[in-house]
Parts: sequence; C-alpha cells; structure tokens
Amino acid sequence: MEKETTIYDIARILNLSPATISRALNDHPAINSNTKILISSKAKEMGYRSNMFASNLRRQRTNTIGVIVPRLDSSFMSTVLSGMEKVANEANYNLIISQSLESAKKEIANAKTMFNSRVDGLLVSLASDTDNLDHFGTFFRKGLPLILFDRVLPQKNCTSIVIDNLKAGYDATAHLLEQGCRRIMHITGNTKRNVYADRLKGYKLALTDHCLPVDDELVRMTNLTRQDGLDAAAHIRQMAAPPDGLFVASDFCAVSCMGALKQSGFSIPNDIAVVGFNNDPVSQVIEPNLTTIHYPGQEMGEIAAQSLINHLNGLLRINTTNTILLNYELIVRASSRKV
Amino acid sequence: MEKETTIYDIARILNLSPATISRALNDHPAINSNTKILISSKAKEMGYRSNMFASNLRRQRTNTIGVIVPRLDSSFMSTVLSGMEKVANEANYNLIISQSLESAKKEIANAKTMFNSRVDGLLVSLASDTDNLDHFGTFFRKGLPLILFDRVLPQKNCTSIVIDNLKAGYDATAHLLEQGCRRIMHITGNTKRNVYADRLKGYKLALTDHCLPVDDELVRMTNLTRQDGLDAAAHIRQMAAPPDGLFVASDFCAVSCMGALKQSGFSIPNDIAVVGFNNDPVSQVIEPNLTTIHYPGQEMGEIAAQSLINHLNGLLRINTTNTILLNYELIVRASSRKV
DNA sequence: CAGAATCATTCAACCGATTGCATTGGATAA
DNA sequence: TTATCCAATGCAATCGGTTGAATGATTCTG
Repeated sequence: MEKETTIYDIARILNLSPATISRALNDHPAINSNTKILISSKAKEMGYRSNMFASNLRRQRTNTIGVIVPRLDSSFMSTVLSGMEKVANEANYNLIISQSLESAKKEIANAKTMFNSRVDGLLVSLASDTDNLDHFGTFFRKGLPLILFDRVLPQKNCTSIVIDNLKAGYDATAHLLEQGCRRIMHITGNTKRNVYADRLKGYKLALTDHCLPVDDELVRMTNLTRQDGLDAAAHIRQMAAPPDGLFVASDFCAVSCMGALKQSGFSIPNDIAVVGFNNDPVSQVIEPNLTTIHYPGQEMGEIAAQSLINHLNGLLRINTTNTILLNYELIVRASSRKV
Repeated sequence: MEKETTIYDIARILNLSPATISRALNDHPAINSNTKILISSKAKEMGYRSNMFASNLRRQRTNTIGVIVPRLDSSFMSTVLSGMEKVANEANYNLIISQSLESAKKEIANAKTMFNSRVDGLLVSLASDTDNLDHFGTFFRKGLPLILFDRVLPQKNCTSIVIDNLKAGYDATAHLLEQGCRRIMHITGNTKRNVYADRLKGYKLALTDHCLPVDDELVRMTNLTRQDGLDAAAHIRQMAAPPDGLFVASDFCAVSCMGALKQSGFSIPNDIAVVGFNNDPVSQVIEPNLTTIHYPGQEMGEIAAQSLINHLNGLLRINTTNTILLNYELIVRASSRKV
C-alpha cells in the first residue's frame, strides 16, 4: 500500500501554500501561468490524484449523476447509457445507474437511494406504472435538477427529451395504409406512458385522416413482453376478420408475435404487414426483416447528460428549456413491403 | 434549498456530543442502547442522512465498487449487473459501471478512471482483445482487490468466477453428436478469451472422444456479430460438403446465421442442427427455437460482488480462493432436436 | 513621489464524520 | 470510607481540498 500524494506534499516540496496548489490545479485565474505549469508538472511527476471526497465535502457537490431506467437489457437503453457515459466522462462526472424493472415501487426506492448518494442531478426514464413524480419531491425541494427522457410525464421546471411519438405512430400507420392495409391492429403498452399513449394517438389520427374507422377491438394494451406477442397472435388466429396490418409499439413483442403468426400459417407481409418500433437488433434477425421506427438512443443520452451538466455548471437553466424533440426515422424492411 | 441535518445538529438538540451521535448511528458497542434508540429516532425525525464524503474522507475508503464489462447491451451482462447491484445495494456499496466496448484500449482508459475515482475494488470481464492485466497494475500495487468474471485471464492473487466452458462446449457438441450429427461446424470468438478457447477445446474433445476427426476447416474464428453469422451462412451454402451440425459460441450470432441458412433452403434441424450459447431471449424468438447453454448471470454477479465485499470487510481473503466455478445447463429446443 | 490599482500568494476557517484517548460518575470491592 | 473499576460519553485532532479575506509586492497614475 503506497501512500497518496496530497496538495500538502506538493506545497511542501515547491515551497508554496496548499491554497496555491489547489488553485493552480483548478486553473484559477489568480495564479501566475508559470506557477501553474510548474505545479501541474510537479503534480504529474509525483503521481498526484485529487481526493474527490475532500473536494466534494468542501464544495457540497458530488460530481455524480444518477440515472434511473426501466431496464438495462434493451439495446435502445444501452445506447442511451453509452451516450450518457461518454458525455459524463468527458465532463468529469460519474454515473450511478439503477433500474426500476418497470415497477413504480422500485423506482421510488431507487430515487431514495440516489438522494442518499447525493447525486447532483437525475436522469430518469419512467417505469410503466408510474403515475406521478412525487417520489422526486425531495429533489425538487432541494433544487436538484431532474431531466426526463423518452418516457416522461409533464412537470413544471423540468426538461423532457423525447421524440414526437404521435407523429412516429402516425407515420408507421400511414406507411401500412400506403401498402394497402385497411384493417390495422395496434399492440401497445401501458398508456400511462407518453410513448405508448402518443403512438396510439398517432395511429388513430392516421386512420381518421384516411377516412377509416377506429375499431377498439383492434387496439390491444399489453406489457409488450414475448408472451404478449404470442397471445396477440393467438387472438388474431381466431378472429373472424383478422387484420391485414399490425403496428406494434416494440420490436421485441412484434417479433415474437410474427413468429407465432407465421407458425399459424399467416404470410408476412402478404396476409399481415408488420411494423415495429425501436429498431432493436432482433428486427434484422427475424424473417422477414421487420420494418421499424429508429430513433437515436446515443444522441438522446448525450443530450440528456449534456443538458444536465450545463445546468449544473450554470450555463443553461433547464427550467427555461422545456422539451427537446429529437428526430426519428421510419426504416422500411420486408415485413411491410407488399410487392 | 433546504439545509442538511448533520450529526452536529442532532448533538445540539439532544445535548450530546457529535462523537456519541456518530457512534450510536454506527451501532458502536460502547454506547448505551437506550441512547442509541433515542438518537436514531431523532435522526430519522430530522431527516438526517449521513454525508458519505465526510465519512469516506475520514475512513479513507469510498464504499464504491468499479465494474468494467465488454458491453452493457447483452441480456447476459445485464442480469450479471442486476445481481451485482442487488448485493452491492444491500451492503451499502455503490457501483460505477463502464463498458470497454470490446476494446483493450478503452478498457485501459476505464481502469484509469476507476482508479482516479478511488473505487475500493474492481469487478472486470475482459474485452476480447485484452492480452494482459498490466493496466490493473496500479490496483495490485495499492493492494486494491480485483475479481475477474466470465472472461478471465490467469493471474496470481486474483479470484476468477467462471463456468466450466470446456465442459459446456463438450456437452453442446456431444448433444449434437447424439442427435446424429457427424460433421459439426464450430463458430467461435477471439480465442484470446478463455470463454471461447475453452468452448473450442470442449468441442474438439467431444469429437475426439466420439472417434471423429477435428477438421480445421469446420472451425471459424469470428467476432460473433450479426454479420459474422451471415458470412458463416454464406460460406456454408457454398461448401461442397456442408456440415450437419453447428455449434455457435453466442446465441445472437447463431440466430442470424440460422436466418440466412433457412433462406438458402437449409432445413433446421434436419439439414443442420444448431446449438448456441448464453440463452439470450432471441433464442426463443427464432424459429425453430434455439438449443443453447444457459448459465446463471444473476448468480455470477451476486457472487462476484459478494466475494469482493467480503474481502473488503476482511471476511475472506480473495487471494486464497482462486477460482469459483458455477453450474450451467444445456437447454434443448427445436433447433437441434431431430425427430 | 504619494496613493491607487493590479497581481500573486498566503492565512485560516471551513465541509462533516470518525476515532484514540481522556474524563465522568456511579457501582462495587476492600 | 476510600480505592478501583467499568460503562458511557466527551474532547480534539484528523482526513484533503476549497475559498473569502488579508497580505505583500509591483506597476501605474496624476
């Protein structure tokens, strides 16, 4: 166990005061630039590393950002996290990541843990059954910034980063209509969540715009799991008039549904054309490849982290910016392309 | 911005000294149990939360564990992390997670960041092209514990947590042989990594044990990406004598290969029986469902974290334990079951 | 050349919890 | 009654970096 070098060691050797060392290493304007060079080279030579704890204790901030996501094991979320990590890293922030596993209860516990870890701010994508933001009340009261991304809830003084899910849902549905579909089923998630509620609205709007009726029997609320996909397929099989188009709010669920449909003898896209959402890698594994909506996870993560950090550094007040909209893209593949 | 309650505030109100408050909250034996009850209830009432930074500064430890993994976006890794998070949480440790993206270079940078964040210990699964553990030298020199899991490299005074990949590779291959396969191809990853090298050894051993030759033309080293799966399928299509069995060291790659094979007219499992590895969710999406090796990610994460924490608490010296072997399971599904 | 302004550096008080050692007061032993 | 002991608590230094105010040195201004 070697001993750590402190600013006191450097001060002693250079015959300067610890205050000067500290200021020099933080590039404080009051320090002569030659002194700075001298100090920083000596620091490097001695293998000095700043003690975050002393620093955090004094400055009353942690340089740590908390992240709460529904789950880690989706390719979308991991690209988001990757973007956050990149930005945080460059800005010298740490990330503490936890997952709510789609449970509001666990999300509440996570929020509490984050609070006790004294994160400087929070980046959150909500669990599917979260109704309100009361569990973040401690953060609001202490003036700690909170940014919501992807799965958001309207909240004063709180930035949201999302795509236009309504428009994306509209585009997906309109695409199916253009392929000639006239009876389009929509499988979605918990409509407490904006992402699902808005996609559903878009779906309905597209139908209405094309002078088609909205049939509630064709809208299924599920948890978008593998099993939900199988159940949906089972249901379709026994329908008197099965749909000729299917818009599913998640690729993973779409894919399991497609598998079961194929097995029941449906031809895709000819009998049923399918569109998913999220551009999950499985969409390129399934045969036929799945048409889907792609949106930039990496970028969403980067922007979320950067906004929070800018706010923390006083460069941007997030309560003025309220919603940041990112672009998305409809990727047409074989599952919906009728020849 | 409310002010934080400190032990001084509690001390003042209860007319006790901060030292007593500190000891009581840490359940120190010298404090009267009634006093403890009094103090802890007052602390709760006042919304006290311990300042980790003051505590860490004084105790010279961070209660933080660093985790470096190749990538976050695999279902296996996220179950591992989930296990780690659970254990760490219960033991009052924080986790800092970073990904090497399979690059030794980024792994080196991550190790440095972890070191500067003063983690108390490190849990690592190696990038595919890491040759040595030199970048963890700073940790060894400072006596900071390091535990390797899943993708490991032999190292003195360093615990590894793995499954018996050789035996698993053997079992997968033997299963294909039992189904009647006689010409089994193996698609694997970078054999710098124990996981792939051992599975390959197991594959070869199974062939030898069944009096079959090991044909190097039937072993493909790849990066196990989607594209590698497609390439493998393209290669198989043009082989004079295509294999009748396929053992792929990763489900994701196996699945993309299967898709392409099916498209080329191969029937699975009749023409080619396929076995994957890892029990990724996609293995149950693909048709036919993929036979695979399942191993307990959650448990691996829990054991890794628990071992490290025990070591940090002086309950277990990890340099004495050297390798922990976990069980795995062959899950037989339709992709390899010949009728 | 006095006085002001500017620059570079130091002083010393923090931040909040921990901990070795000292102290207190009451019970027990001699 | 006094010495001894023990349980319970307090004192004060410490961890290492930050920062407002003070100091000293140098240059500028009229």
